[in-house]
Amino acid sequence: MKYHHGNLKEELISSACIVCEADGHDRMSLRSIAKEAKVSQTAPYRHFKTKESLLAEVSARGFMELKEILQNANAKKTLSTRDKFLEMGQAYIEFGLSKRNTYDLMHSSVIDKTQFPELLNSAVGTFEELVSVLAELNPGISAKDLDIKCIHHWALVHSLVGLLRNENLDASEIDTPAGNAMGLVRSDIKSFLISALEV
Amino acid sequence: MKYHHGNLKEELISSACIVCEADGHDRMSLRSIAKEAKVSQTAPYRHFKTKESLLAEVSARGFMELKEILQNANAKKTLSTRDKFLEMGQAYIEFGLSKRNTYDLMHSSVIDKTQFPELLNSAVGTFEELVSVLAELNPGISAKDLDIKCIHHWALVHSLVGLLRNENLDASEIDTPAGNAMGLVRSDIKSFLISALEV
DNA sequence: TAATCATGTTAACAGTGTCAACATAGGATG
DNA sequence: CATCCTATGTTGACACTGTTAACATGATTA
Repeated sequence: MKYHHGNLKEELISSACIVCEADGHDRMSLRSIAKEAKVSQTAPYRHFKTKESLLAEVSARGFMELKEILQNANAKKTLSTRDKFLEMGQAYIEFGLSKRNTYDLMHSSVIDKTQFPELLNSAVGTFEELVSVLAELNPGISAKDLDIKCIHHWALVHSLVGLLRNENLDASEIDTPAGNAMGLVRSDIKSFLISALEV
Repeated sequence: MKYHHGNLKEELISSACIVCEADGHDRMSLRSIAKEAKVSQTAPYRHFKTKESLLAEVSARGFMELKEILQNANAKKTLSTRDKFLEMGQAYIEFGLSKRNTYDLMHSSVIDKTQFPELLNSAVGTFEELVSVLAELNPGISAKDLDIKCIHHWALVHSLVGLLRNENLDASEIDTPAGNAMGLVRSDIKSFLISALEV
Protein backbone atom coordinates (compact mmCIF):
# COMPACT_ATOMS: atom_id res chain seq x y z
CA MET A 1 0.00 0.00 0.00
CA LYS A 2 2.75 2.41 -0.95
CA TYR A 3 2.12 5.86 -2.20
CA HIS A 4 4.92 7.93 -3.59
CA HIS A 5 7.14 7.14 -0.72
CA GLY A 6 5.00 5.06 1.52
CA ASN A 7 5.08 6.47 5.00
CA LEU A 8 7.20 9.52 4.63
CA LYS A 9 5.70 11.11 7.72
CA GLU A 10 7.02 8.41 9.98
CA GLU A 11 10.37 8.41 8.25
CA LEU A 12 10.64 12.16 8.62
CA ILE A 13 10.00 11.91 12.32
CA SER A 14 12.61 9.27 12.87
CA SER A 15 15.05 11.12 10.65
CA ALA A 16 14.37 14.20 12.71
CA CYS A 17 15.04 12.25 15.88
CA ILE A 18 18.38 11.17 14.50
CA VAL A 19 19.37 14.61 13.29
CA CYS A 20 18.22 16.21 16.51
CA GLU A 21 20.30 13.97 18.70
CA ALA A 22 23.23 14.36 16.32
CA ASP A 23 23.23 18.10 15.77
CA GLY A 24 21.16 19.57 18.59
CA HIS A 25 17.75 21.06 18.17
CA ASP A 26 19.04 24.58 17.64
CA ARG A 27 21.48 23.59 14.95
CA MET A 28 19.31 21.21 12.97
CA SER A 29 17.59 22.29 9.78
CA LEU A 30 14.50 21.07 8.04
CA ARG A 31 16.63 20.61 4.96
CA SER A 32 19.04 18.30 6.71
CA ILE A 33 16.13 16.23 7.95
CA ALA A 34 14.75 16.03 4.44
CA LYS A 35 18.14 15.00 3.13
CA GLU A 36 18.40 12.33 5.83
CA ALA A 37 15.07 10.99 4.58
CA LYS A 38 16.31 11.28 0.98
CA VAL A 39 13.54 13.54 -0.09
CA SER A 40 13.26 17.09 -1.38
CA GLN A 41 13.61 20.07 0.91
CA THR A 42 9.98 20.98 0.94
CA ALA A 43 8.49 17.53 1.15
CA PRO A 44 8.08 17.80 4.94
CA TYR A 45 5.51 20.52 4.37
CA ARG A 46 3.06 17.93 3.04
CA HIS A 47 3.06 16.35 6.49
CA PHE A 48 3.95 19.11 8.93
CA LYS A 49 2.60 22.62 8.91
CA THR A 50 5.84 24.01 10.22
CA LYS A 51 9.27 22.98 11.40
CA GLU A 52 8.14 23.51 14.98
CA SER A 53 5.38 20.96 14.60
CA LEU A 54 7.87 18.37 13.41
CA LEU A 55 10.05 19.15 16.39
CA ALA A 56 7.02 18.79 18.61
CA GLU A 57 6.68 15.26 17.27
CA VAL A 58 10.31 14.54 18.05
CA SER A 59 9.84 15.91 21.53
CA ALA A 60 6.75 13.78 22.06
CA ARG A 61 8.72 10.70 21.01
CA GLY A 62 11.31 11.64 23.57
CA PHE A 63 8.74 11.77 26.33
CA MET A 64 7.28 8.46 25.23
CA GLU A 65 10.68 6.83 25.28
CA LEU A 66 11.44 8.29 28.67
CA LYS A 67 8.12 7.10 30.01
CA GLU A 68 8.88 3.61 28.79
CA ILE A 69 12.26 3.70 30.47
CA LEU A 70 10.68 4.76 33.74
CA GLN A 71 8.05 2.08 33.42
CA ASN A 72 10.72 -0.54 32.93
CA ALA A 73 12.52 0.61 36.04
CA ASN A 74 9.26 0.57 37.94
CA ALA A 75 8.46 -2.91 36.72
CA LYS A 76 11.42 -4.68 38.33
CA LYS A 77 9.43 -6.87 40.64
CA THR A 78 12.38 -8.11 42.65
CA LEU A 79 12.97 -4.62 43.97
CA SER A 80 11.33 -2.89 46.86
CA THR A 81 9.21 0.11 46.06
CA ARG A 82 11.88 2.39 47.34
CA ASP A 83 14.54 0.72 45.22
CA LYS A 84 12.29 0.92 42.19
CA PHE A 85 11.95 4.60 42.87
CA LEU A 86 15.70 5.03 43.05
CA GLU A 87 16.04 2.98 39.91
CA MET A 88 13.69 5.36 38.16
CA GLY A 89 15.71 8.32 39.33
CA GLN A 90 18.87 6.83 37.93
CA ALA A 91 17.15 5.89 34.70
CA TYR A 92 15.83 9.40 34.31
CA ILE A 93 19.25 10.91 34.82
CA GLU A 94 20.86 8.48 32.47
CA PHE A 95 18.33 9.35 29.81
CA GLY A 96 19.03 13.03 30.29
CA LEU A 97 22.73 12.43 29.92
CA SER A 98 22.71 10.00 27.02
CA LYS A 99 19.93 11.56 24.95
CA ARG A 100 21.25 14.96 25.70
CA ASN A 101 20.03 16.90 22.71
CA THR A 102 16.65 15.26 22.66
CA TYR A 103 16.28 15.99 26.35
CA ASP A 104 17.14 19.60 25.63
CA LEU A 105 14.50 19.79 22.96
CA MET A 106 11.93 18.28 25.29
CA HIS A 107 12.54 21.06 27.79
CA SER A 108 13.28 23.79 25.31
CA SER A 109 11.23 26.91 24.96
CA VAL A 110 11.29 26.77 21.17
CA ILE A 111 8.23 24.56 21.22
CA ASP A 112 5.08 26.06 22.63
CA LYS A 113 3.50 23.01 24.20
CA THR A 114 0.19 24.82 24.29
CA GLN A 115 -0.14 24.35 20.59
CA PHE A 116 0.61 20.65 20.51
CA PRO A 117 -1.82 18.66 22.65
CA GLU A 118 -0.22 15.36 21.71
CA LEU A 119 3.10 16.59 23.01
CA LEU A 120 1.45 17.85 26.14
CA ASN A 121 -0.12 14.47 26.74
CA SER A 122 3.21 12.72 26.33
CA ALA A 123 4.86 15.03 28.80
CA VAL A 124 2.11 14.68 31.37
CA GLY A 125 2.08 10.92 30.90
CA THR A 126 5.77 10.73 31.66
CA PHE A 127 5.32 12.83 34.76
CA GLU A 128 2.59 10.59 36.00
CA GLU A 129 4.90 7.63 35.96
CA LEU A 130 6.63 9.38 38.80
CA VAL A 131 3.33 10.13 40.47
CA SER A 132 2.37 6.50 40.58
CA VAL A 133 5.54 5.23 42.22
CA LEU A 134 5.47 8.02 44.77
CA ALA A 135 1.90 7.23 45.63
CA GLU A 136 2.90 3.62 46.18
CA LEU A 137 5.87 4.69 48.22
CA ASN A 138 3.77 6.93 50.47
CA PRO A 139 0.53 5.12 51.22
CA GLY A 140 -2.10 7.33 52.74
CA ILE A 141 -0.39 10.53 51.73
CA SER A 142 -2.68 13.46 51.06
CA ALA A 143 -3.19 14.51 47.48
CA LYS A 144 -1.59 17.82 48.17
CA ASP A 145 1.51 16.34 49.75
CA LEU A 146 1.76 13.86 46.94
CA ASP A 147 1.72 16.69 44.44
CA ILE A 148 4.41 18.48 46.34
CA LYS A 149 6.53 15.38 46.54
CA CYS A 150 6.22 14.84 42.81
CA ILE A 151 7.35 18.29 41.94
CA HIS A 152 10.08 18.01 44.48
CA HIS A 153 11.58 14.82 43.19
CA TRP A 154 11.15 15.62 39.57
CA ALA A 155 12.80 18.95 40.22
CA LEU A 156 15.71 17.16 41.78
CA VAL A 157 16.47 14.74 39.00
CA HIS A 158 15.75 17.31 36.33
CA SER A 159 18.18 19.74 37.84
CA LEU A 160 20.73 17.02 38.41
CA VAL A 161 20.68 16.32 34.72
CA GLY A 162 21.35 19.96 34.04
CA LEU A 163 24.15 20.16 36.55
CA LEU A 164 25.78 16.90 35.55
CA ARG A 165 25.86 17.93 31.92
CA ASN A 166 27.56 21.21 32.54
CA GLU A 167 31.07 20.37 31.55
CA ASN A 168 32.04 23.59 33.24
CA LEU A 169 31.74 21.80 36.55
CA ASP A 170 33.06 18.34 35.87
CA ALA A 171 36.59 19.61 35.93
CA SER A 172 37.34 18.95 39.57
CA GLU A 173 39.87 21.76 39.70
CA ILE A 174 37.06 24.18 40.41
CA ASP A 175 37.01 24.29 44.17
CA THR A 176 33.62 25.77 44.82
CA PRO A 177 30.64 24.38 46.71
CA ALA A 178 29.02 23.82 43.35
CA GLY A 179 32.10 22.04 42.10
CA ASN A 180 32.27 19.88 45.19
CA ALA A 181 28.64 18.98 44.88
CA MET A 182 29.30 17.99 41.33
CA GLY A 183 32.07 15.68 42.29
CA LEU A 184 30.06 13.78 44.81
CA VAL A 185 27.06 13.59 42.57
CA ARG A 186 29.07 12.30 39.68
CA SER A 187 30.91 9.76 41.74
CA ASP A 188 27.76 7.84 42.54
CA ILE A 189 24.41 9.03 41.39
CA LYS A 190 22.51 6.44 43.35
CA SER A 191 24.08 7.20 46.69
CA PHE A 192 23.58 10.86 46.02
CA LEU A 193 19.95 10.31 45.31
CA ILE A 194 19.57 8.46 48.56
CA SER A 195 21.29 11.23 50.45
CA ALA A 196 19.22 13.88 48.76
CA LEU A 197 15.99 12.14 49.59
CA GLU A 198 16.89 11.95 53.24
CA VAL A 199 18.13 15.45 53.86
CA MET B 1 36.95 60.33 24.92
CA LYS B 2 34.51 59.30 22.22
CA TYR B 3 35.49 57.24 19.30
CA HIS B 4 33.16 56.65 16.42
CA HIS B 5 30.30 55.78 18.62
CA GLY B 6 31.73 55.91 22.09
CA ASN B 7 30.90 52.74 23.89
CA LEU B 8 29.11 50.69 21.31
CA LYS B 9 30.00 47.46 23.05
CA GLU B 10 28.02 48.39 26.14
CA GLU B 11 25.16 49.69 24.08
CA LEU B 12 25.06 46.50 22.03
CA ILE B 13 24.84 44.44 25.18
CA SER B 14 21.99 46.46 26.61
CA SER B 15 20.25 46.49 23.25
CA ALA B 16 20.65 42.74 23.15
CA CYS B 17 19.16 42.46 26.62
CA ILE B 18 16.15 44.42 25.46
CA VAL B 19 15.68 42.48 22.26
CA CYS B 20 16.20 39.17 24.03
CA GLU B 21 13.53 39.82 26.62
CA ALA B 22 11.24 41.19 23.91
CA ASP B 23 11.63 38.53 21.25
CA GLY B 24 13.09 35.51 22.98
CA HIS B 25 16.62 34.27 22.50
CA ASP B 26 15.73 31.91 19.70
CA ARG B 27 13.87 34.51 17.71
CA MET B 28 16.25 37.39 18.06
CA SER B 29 18.71 38.29 15.34
CA LEU B 30 22.02 40.05 15.39
CA ARG B 31 20.62 42.41 12.84
CA SER B 32 17.73 43.43 15.04
CA ILE B 33 20.14 44.10 17.88
CA ALA B 34 22.27 46.25 15.60
CA LYS B 35 19.19 48.11 14.46
CA GLU B 36 18.15 48.67 18.08
CA ALA B 37 21.57 50.21 18.64
CA LYS B 38 21.21 52.22 15.42
CA VAL B 39 24.27 50.82 13.84
CA SER B 40 25.05 48.73 10.79
CA GLN B 41 24.40 45.00 10.70
CA THR B 42 28.00 43.94 10.99
CA ALA B 43 29.16 46.47 13.53
CA PRO B 44 28.75 43.96 16.38
CA TYR B 45 31.54 41.91 14.87
CA ARG B 46 34.05 44.57 15.94
CA HIS B 47 33.18 43.80 19.55
CA PHE B 48 31.96 40.21 19.57
CA LYS B 49 33.50 37.32 17.76
CA THR B 50 30.15 35.68 17.21
CA LYS B 51 26.49 36.08 17.99
CA GLU B 52 26.83 33.44 20.67
CA SER B 53 29.43 35.48 22.51
CA LEU B 54 27.10 38.47 22.61
CA LEU B 55 24.35 36.25 23.95
CA ALA B 56 26.79 34.97 26.55
CA GLU B 57 27.19 38.54 27.70
CA VAL B 58 23.42 38.95 27.94
CA SER B 59 23.19 35.74 29.91
CA ALA B 60 25.92 36.88 32.27
CA ARG B 61 24.05 40.11 32.87
CA GLY B 62 21.01 38.06 33.72
CA PHE B 63 22.90 36.09 36.33
CA MET B 64 24.34 39.27 37.79
CA GLU B 65 20.90 40.81 38.06
CA LEU B 66 19.51 37.68 39.62
CA LYS B 67 22.35 37.57 42.10
CA GLU B 68 21.64 41.13 43.09
CA ILE B 69 17.99 40.33 43.59
CA LEU B 70 18.87 37.40 45.81
CA GLN B 71 21.31 39.53 47.75
CA ASN B 72 18.63 42.13 48.35
CA ALA B 73 16.28 39.49 49.66
CA ASN B 74 19.02 38.11 51.87
CA ALA B 75 19.82 41.57 53.19
CA LYS B 76 16.46 42.25 54.85
CA LYS B 77 17.72 42.48 58.39
CA THR B 78 14.32 42.49 60.02
CA LEU B 79 13.69 38.96 58.81
CA SER B 80 14.78 35.72 60.37
CA THR B 81 17.24 33.64 58.42
CA ARG B 82 14.49 31.27 57.45
CA ASP B 83 12.28 34.08 56.22
CA LYS B 84 15.15 35.55 54.26
CA PHE B 85 15.60 32.18 52.67
CA LEU B 86 11.94 32.03 51.72
CA GLU B 87 12.15 35.58 50.43
CA MET B 88 15.00 34.52 48.19
CA GLY B 89 12.99 31.62 46.89
CA GLN B 90 10.13 33.89 45.99
CA ALA B 91 12.45 36.44 44.45
CA TYR B 92 14.06 33.77 42.34
CA ILE B 93 10.75 32.52 41.08
CA GLU B 94 9.51 36.01 40.36
CA PHE B 95 12.63 36.69 38.36
CA GLY B 96 12.12 33.54 36.36
CA LEU B 97 8.55 34.52 35.63
CA SER B 98 9.03 38.20 34.86
CA LYS B 99 12.31 37.97 32.94
CA ARG B 100 11.10 34.91 31.18
CA ASN B 101 13.09 35.07 27.98
CA THR B 102 16.27 36.14 29.68
CA TYR B 103 15.86 33.30 32.15
CA ASP B 104 15.44 30.94 29.24
CA LEU B 105 18.61 32.17 27.66
CA MET B 106 20.49 31.78 30.93
CA HIS B 107 19.54 28.11 31.05
CA SER B 108 19.56 27.48 27.35
CA SER B 109 21.85 25.04 25.64
CA VAL B 110 22.62 27.42 22.79
CA ILE B 111 25.42 28.90 24.83
CA ASP B 112 28.28 26.61 25.71
CA LYS B 113 29.26 27.98 29.10
CA THR B 114 32.58 26.20 28.80
CA GLN B 115 33.68 28.76 26.30
CA PHE B 116 32.72 31.82 28.29
CA PRO B 117 34.47 31.93 31.68
CA GLU B 118 32.91 35.25 32.57
CA LEU B 119 29.46 33.78 32.12
CA LEU B 120 30.45 30.77 34.14
CA ASN B 121 31.63 32.99 36.97
CA SER B 122 28.38 34.90 36.98
CA ALA B 123 26.36 31.72 37.13
CA VAL B 124 28.45 30.24 39.93
CA GLY B 125 28.30 33.52 41.82
CA THR B 126 24.53 33.50 41.70
CA PHE B 127 24.42 29.94 42.95
CA GLU B 128 26.65 30.78 45.86
CA GLU B 129 24.20 33.33 47.09
CA LEU B 130 22.01 30.38 47.85
CA VAL B 131 24.90 28.53 49.41
CA SER B 132 25.54 31.31 51.87
CA VAL B 133 22.01 31.56 53.20
CA LEU B 134 21.71 27.82 53.51
CA ALA B 135 24.95 27.66 55.43
CA GLU B 136 23.58 30.29 57.79
CA LEU B 137 20.32 28.43 58.08
CA ASN B 138 22.02 25.15 58.94
CA PRO B 139 24.88 25.87 61.31
CA GLY B 140 27.26 23.01 61.75
CA ILE B 141 26.05 21.20 58.65
CA SER B 142 28.64 19.09 56.92
CA ALA B 143 30.00 20.37 53.64
CA LYS B 144 28.53 17.42 51.84
CA ASP B 145 25.07 17.90 53.25
CA LEU B 146 25.27 21.58 52.50
CA ASP B 147 26.07 20.81 48.90
CA ILE B 148 23.16 18.46 48.70
CA LYS B 149 20.82 20.97 50.23
CA CYS B 150 21.92 23.61 47.76
CA ILE B 151 21.28 21.47 44.76
CA HIS B 152 18.03 20.37 46.26
CA HIS B 153 16.61 23.81 46.86
CA TRP B 154 17.91 25.32 43.69
CA ALA B 155 16.39 22.39 41.84
CA LEU B 156 13.08 23.09 43.46
CA VAL B 157 12.79 26.76 42.60
CA HIS B 158 14.27 26.25 39.17
CA SER B 159 11.75 23.60 38.34
CA LEU B 160 8.94 25.61 39.86
CA VAL B 161 9.76 28.38 37.44
CA GLY B 162 9.53 25.94 34.59
CA LEU B 163 6.27 24.48 35.79
CA LEU B 164 4.67 27.79 36.59
CA ARG B 165 5.46 29.15 33.17
CA ASN B 166 3.93 26.28 31.32
CA GLU B 167 0.69 27.76 30.23
CA ASN B 168 -0.36 24.26 29.42
CA LEU B 169 -0.91 23.66 33.09
CA ASP B 170 -2.30 26.90 34.40
CA ALA B 171 -5.65 26.17 32.89
CA SER B 172 -7.25 24.58 35.91
CA GLU B 173 -9.49 22.45 33.74
CA ILE B 174 -6.76 19.90 33.47
CA ASP B 175 -7.54 17.55 36.31
CA THR B 176 -4.28 15.73 36.68
CA PRO B 177 -1.91 15.50 39.61
CA ALA B 178 0.36 17.85 37.72
CA GLY B 179 -2.48 20.23 37.14
CA ASN B 180 -3.50 20.11 40.78
CA ALA B 181 0.02 20.75 41.88
CA MET B 182 0.09 23.71 39.58
CA GLY B 183 -2.99 25.18 41.10
CA LEU B 184 -1.75 25.02 44.64
CA VAL B 185 1.65 26.31 43.70
CA ARG B 186 0.23 29.23 41.81
CA SER B 187 -2.23 30.14 44.52
CA ASP B 188 0.51 30.96 46.97
CA ILE B 189 4.11 30.48 46.12
CA LYS B 190 5.34 31.22 49.59
CA SER B 191 3.15 28.73 51.38
CA PHE B 192 4.05 26.16 48.77
CA LEU B 193 7.70 26.77 49.34
CA ILE B 194 7.20 26.28 53.05
CA SER B 195 5.32 23.06 52.47
CA ALA B 196 7.89 21.81 50.04
CA LEU B 197 10.73 22.42 52.42
CA GLU B 198 9.02 20.49 55.14
CA VAL B 199 7.91 17.43 53.26
C1' DT C 1 -10.98 5.49 -18.90
C1' DA C 2 -11.20 9.95 -16.71
C1' DA C 3 -11.01 12.84 -12.89
C1' DT C 4 -9.50 13.98 -8.36
C1' DC C 5 -6.63 14.61 -4.79
C1' DA C 6 -2.80 13.38 -1.87
C1' DT C 7 1.80 13.60 -2.28
C1' DG C 8 6.15 14.97 -4.20
C1' DT C 9 9.59 18.45 -6.75
C1' DT C 10 11.45 22.91 -8.44
C1' DA C 11 12.02 27.73 -8.14
C1' DA C 12 11.89 31.56 -5.60
C1' DC C 13 11.45 34.80 -1.50
C1' DA C 14 12.96 37.27 2.53
C1' DG C 15 15.75 36.73 6.39
C1' DT C 16 19.88 34.84 8.89
C1' DG C 17 25.10 34.69 10.60
C1' DT C 18 29.34 35.73 8.90
C1' DC C 19 33.28 37.36 6.16
C1' DA C 20 36.06 40.32 2.99
C1' DA C 21 36.83 44.76 1.18
C1' DC C 22 36.54 49.31 1.86
C1' DA C 23 35.99 53.85 4.66
C1' DT C 24 37.03 56.91 8.38
C1' DA C 25 38.41 58.94 12.49
C1' DG C 26 41.48 59.60 16.30
C1' DG C 27 46.09 58.94 18.39
C1' DA C 28 50.91 58.27 17.79
C1' DT C 29 55.13 59.50 15.41
C1' DG C 30 58.13 62.13 12.47
C1' DC D 1 51.70 70.18 11.03
C1' DA D 2 51.86 66.01 7.94
C1' DT D 3 51.84 61.08 8.00
C1' DC D 4 50.88 56.68 9.27
C1' DC D 5 48.58 53.16 12.05
C1' DT D 6 45.03 51.00 14.17
C1' DA D 7 40.44 50.70 16.14
C1' DT D 8 36.11 51.09 14.72
C1' DG D 9 32.34 51.39 11.42
C1' DT D 10 29.85 50.45 6.64
C1' DT D 11 28.78 48.03 2.24
C1' DG D 12 28.37 44.12 -0.40
C1' DA D 13 28.34 39.49 -0.78
C1' DC D 14 28.00 34.39 0.42
C1' DA D 15 25.84 30.24 1.82
C1' DC D 16 22.21 28.82 4.46
C1' DT D 17 17.56 28.97 6.66
C1' DG D 18 12.12 28.40 6.86
C1' DT D 19 8.45 28.96 3.98
C1' DT D 20 5.34 29.60 -0.07
C1' DA D 21 3.65 29.22 -4.90
C1' DA D 22 3.59 26.77 -9.12
C1' DC D 23 4.01 22.66 -11.18
C1' DA D 24 4.35 17.29 -11.64
C1' DT D 25 2.92 12.64 -10.67
C1' DG D 26 0.78 8.73 -9.39
C1' DA D 27 -2.76 6.18 -6.73
C1' DT D 28 -7.77 6.04 -5.80
C1' DT D 29 -12.33 6.54 -7.20
C1' DA D 30 -16.26 7.56 -10.15
